[in-house]
Formats: sequence, structure tokens, C-alpha cells
Amino acid sequence: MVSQTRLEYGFIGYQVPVFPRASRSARVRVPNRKNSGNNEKHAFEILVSVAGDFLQEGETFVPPNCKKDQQNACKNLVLKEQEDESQSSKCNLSDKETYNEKTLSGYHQIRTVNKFSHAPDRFNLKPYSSLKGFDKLANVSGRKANHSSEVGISSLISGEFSEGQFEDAGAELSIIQTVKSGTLQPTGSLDALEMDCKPPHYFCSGSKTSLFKDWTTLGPSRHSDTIETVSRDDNGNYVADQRIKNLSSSRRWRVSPNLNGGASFKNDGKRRKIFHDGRTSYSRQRSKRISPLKRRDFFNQCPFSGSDRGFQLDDRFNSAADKRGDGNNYCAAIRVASSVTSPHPHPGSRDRNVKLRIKSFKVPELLVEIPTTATVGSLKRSVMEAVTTVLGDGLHVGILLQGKKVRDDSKTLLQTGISRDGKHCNLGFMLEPRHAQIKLPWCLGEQGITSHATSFTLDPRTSSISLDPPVAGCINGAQRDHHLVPSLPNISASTTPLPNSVPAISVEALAVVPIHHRAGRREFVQRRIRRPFSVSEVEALVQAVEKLGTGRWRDVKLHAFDNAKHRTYVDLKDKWKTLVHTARISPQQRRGEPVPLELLDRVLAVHAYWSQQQAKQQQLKPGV
DNA sequence: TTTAGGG
DNA sequence: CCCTAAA
Repeated sequence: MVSQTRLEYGFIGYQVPVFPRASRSARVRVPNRKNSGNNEKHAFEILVSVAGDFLQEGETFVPPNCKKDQQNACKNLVLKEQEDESQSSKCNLSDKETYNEKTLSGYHQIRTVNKFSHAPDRFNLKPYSSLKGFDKLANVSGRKANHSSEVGISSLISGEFSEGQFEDAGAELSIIQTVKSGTLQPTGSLDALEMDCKPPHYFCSGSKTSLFKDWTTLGPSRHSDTIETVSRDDNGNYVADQRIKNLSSSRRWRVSPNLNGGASFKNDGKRRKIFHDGRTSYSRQRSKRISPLKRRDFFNQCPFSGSDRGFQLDDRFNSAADKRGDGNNYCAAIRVASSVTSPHPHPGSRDRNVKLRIKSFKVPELLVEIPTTATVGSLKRSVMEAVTTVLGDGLHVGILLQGKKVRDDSKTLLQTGISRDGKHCNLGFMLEPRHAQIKLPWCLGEQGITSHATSFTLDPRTSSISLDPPVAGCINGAQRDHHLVPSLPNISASTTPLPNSVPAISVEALAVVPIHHRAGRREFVQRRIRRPFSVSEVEALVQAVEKLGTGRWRDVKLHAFDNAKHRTYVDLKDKWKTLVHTARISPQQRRGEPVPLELLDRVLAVHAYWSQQQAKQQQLKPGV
């Protein structure tokens, strides 16, 4: 029996919304003939065929590591030639590299990406033509920090720029990177704003085995109608003869219903999937209903402004330390690298100013649902309206300090702790949906549908993905995971158009795919710096617990650590836990700054005492 | 939000 | 410290 390779594709990019639900890990099985000499080339072809369908006019599929001298090779991959030659020339291949079709050497790195929940390598879709607003919605940053810039926020309001829209709060943006892309210039008058067009990325990750090594196509390349592929699954079972319709022509996806081998989830409203490596990832996001659409200029709301504007998307999506998050499901972030000065600088006292470098923004994901019978133009309008509405009305800026949300708006930066250089005080900004909890009409009965993210749902049928929204939105988690992605026949069968009316702005987590989790969600929330408790802190803690007992950590915090901003009641609770543990283990096993034995004795005593008290309480009211 | 526990 | 179910 031939071993099999399961390939997982996570596609992240502006066209993610038209991907099948749960398709982030959509698998495409491909042939697995190890001895084929052109595996890599074929692999690429497959990828192109898969990805190609999502290209829009004038775009091309470009792998990450291309060599410059082979830029022309990229043109072979242009699915639809750009009509306007001059336009295409305006959009540079911002990557320093160009696709090497022969060797696909650039893909080798992908082989190292085995964990789905780790940010995978990706392929870039490089537009030859101007980006549409929607295109840039789900941009994901490039792999390397500062390596490239992408159209981010700007794209969201493509066509909506107007003078002064950037002007707002007392912050300044400084251009980190500019790119000459005339086609990306907004129709407004943001002459000063130049953007690199390096929008969407496709993510591509191998499940357990290398992605390309074993690839072979049994069928024709992407130019044909069908690709027959064979591969292995995680269990080593040979999976034969799966066909991948050439997406370029058929605009159909074929994905395996079994997404990623994940099996279990927690019923916490955001179903998660546990991947091979044990990491979890949200398989869908909470969704949210957009209220009436009103156009507003995003940048009138934007707290960052300045004559110098530029966006830079740095990449921490791939950060290994991406396990944290705020629990919200934000779309692949748009990172805005900027230099922001304090809104209220003290004249003449430079030291009191804070220089903040905003490296990233979290932007809620937008999903759009629209009937397939709607016109392209209406789609554009819907998206634009949705975007402008969300950006204008539905967002506010959140600030994260040390990974914690700063909620008290009345405090000064100094009080809050934003007194050091932005680099060092671990400050993050994000765009959050202003309103919470929007439910889908058809999902009222389902828990876990509500979302922090503002989403519009693109009717999957638009992309020839047969997913009946009502059904898809209501099936339970397990069902969703295993049946959401339809097989080809289903896709074909699903031709029932929705009413050709105004596109319903509804929300469904088309983003079953956790872009945000893999890529965007956690990048801001860095782990807090470790700050071991000093002996005096331990002393204070012990004393407070002696007085207040265990189980009243908020009181302990207020009582003894009220001015220690970096100590939360959870911290204190945790510290107490470790203290008890420390007191119980042998001194040789203890680490860190030694805690006086006297304190540890008190810990044990106090712990025993309050444990006893708790036991008594339990006895007094036995309810369980 | 807090508490309580597991990771 | 993180994450999060439960309360």
C-alpha cells in the first residue's frame, strides 16, 4: 500500500470568503509518486489550479520565494492577462523574489510547515490590476517582518478616499514603506499615500508530511479540466483518485470534508479543533450582524493620521508565540506600522512624550453574503458598504498593554503604564467591533454563532461552493466539521439562486477557517513578561490571604496589590497556588528567589486553615 | 468580572 | 503565566 500524504491548504487572502466553509484546511489530495522527477513543478501546477480560481482578473499566482531574474516566469502564471499593459506595470512584484517554475525551490520551506496551527508559508496573489476594496479585506501580512507591505486598511476603503480622511486624532503616521502602485491609488486624493500591492496570500501547509516532495499529478496540469490526484491521509491510507476540477475553468472547489484530522472541540461557543500537535484552533468564529449600512469615512474615525501615511504589514502571524489571544476572532490583521506620538504632548518636555510604534491592528473579519444572482457591481457595492459601515461605525480602537486590554479611558498614559517607548511597553492597538453579539437569523438556536467579528457572508454559491447558509449555519459543530464542505456533486447541484435582491448582510462564519487564530488573532497579545514575585510581595500576599482567606483574590488584590498594576487577582491566585506548592516540596526542588521558610510555613498554615474553613462551608450547605 | 483549576 | 469554564 502506498503511503499517503494529506495535504492541507489553508488559504488566506482576500478571497477567503468565497472559500468553502471550513476550507481553511481544505485538503486537496494530490498524486504521490515519489520518484517523479517533476514533482515540484506539478505541485505548483496543482496549487495554481487550486488557487487560480480565486484569482481575479489581472492577478497572478506567485509563490513566495521567487527569484528576480525570473520574474517573467510569473507571467506564465497569470491566469487572466491584464488588459492594460501600463496598469500592470504599475504594480510591481513587490516581493524580491520571483517564481522559479522549474525548481520550485522557493517552496522548500513549506515542507517544514507541518502544523496547521502554525502559520504556514503562503503564496501570494499579486494583482496586476488595481485591487478592489474587497480584495484587500483579508490581507495577511507577509512572512517576514518589514519585508513587505500590503494593502490593508486602505484597501478597505478603496474608492472611498477623500482628502483629509486620514486626519483625525492627535497621532501621526509616518510612512514606513511606500510603493508605487498607481492602480492602488484611491480614487480620492491621497496623493501622498502610496501603497504596495501585495495583497492576498494563500496559505499552504502540509499536514504531516512534506507538501511537495511527494507530489505528482496524475492528470493534466491546471490548464486542463481535471486533475486527478492521489495521496495519503494521516493514517497512511491510500486515497485514490480524487479529482480536482480545474478551478480556473470550472470555478469549483473540491475539498475533503474531513478537514484536518482534528477531532475534538470544546463547547465554548467557539468550537475548536485540536490538531495533530495538540494545539487548538477555532474552527469558526462568532459572527455578528451588521446593522444598517451607513457610509462613513473610516479615517475620519481613525485615530491615526498625519501627512505621512503608509502602511506596513509586518508579520508576526508566524510568530511561534502566537498562542495567545484575546478571545476574539479578528480577521487577519492589517498591520499598520506607524509612529504615533502622544496625543497630548507636553510642550517642551520631550521626555513626557511617548513614542509608540503601532505595528499592528486587528481588524474584524468581514464576510459578505450575497446571492449568486447579484451582479458583480452590486457585490462591490455591498462590500464597500459593509466595509465602510464597519469601519466607520462599527469599530473602536482597543489598546492592549502587556497583552491586557486597557479599558480605563480616563487614566493617563503614565498611569496606565504607557510611559515607556512603545517598543518596550508592549502596546498594541486593535480595531474592535463596536457592537457585540449579532446573531444570524438562521442560527438563533445555535450557540456559538455570535461573534465579536463583524462579518458579512459571501454566499458560498457565489464561488460555486455549495453551502446552504441556513443549513451550514445551523448544523452543529461536529456536523459542520465533517459535512460542511460538500463534494463536487453537491456543489453542482446547488444552483438555486437566492432572491436577486439586495444582498443580505448576514453573518456566518464562513471563516470557519481560523485565519485569525493562525495568523492574526494572537499576534498582538504577547505573553506578559515574567515578573517573579519578590519576597516582599510574597509577604504581602501571605498577609492578605491570612486576613481574607483564599478564594477572595479580588479582595486580596485590592487589599494588598492595589497599586501593583501588573499583578492581577489571577496572578495572585496563581502565586498562591505556587506558593503552596513550593511550601510542600523539598527545599532542593525550589527554584527562583528563595522564599523565607517562615513565609512558607505561614503559607501552609493559612492554606490549611482556609481549606478547613471551606470544608466547613461545604458541610453547612450541601447542595451537590 | 471573578473564581477556580488545568495547562 | 495562560486559558477558560462556571458562577
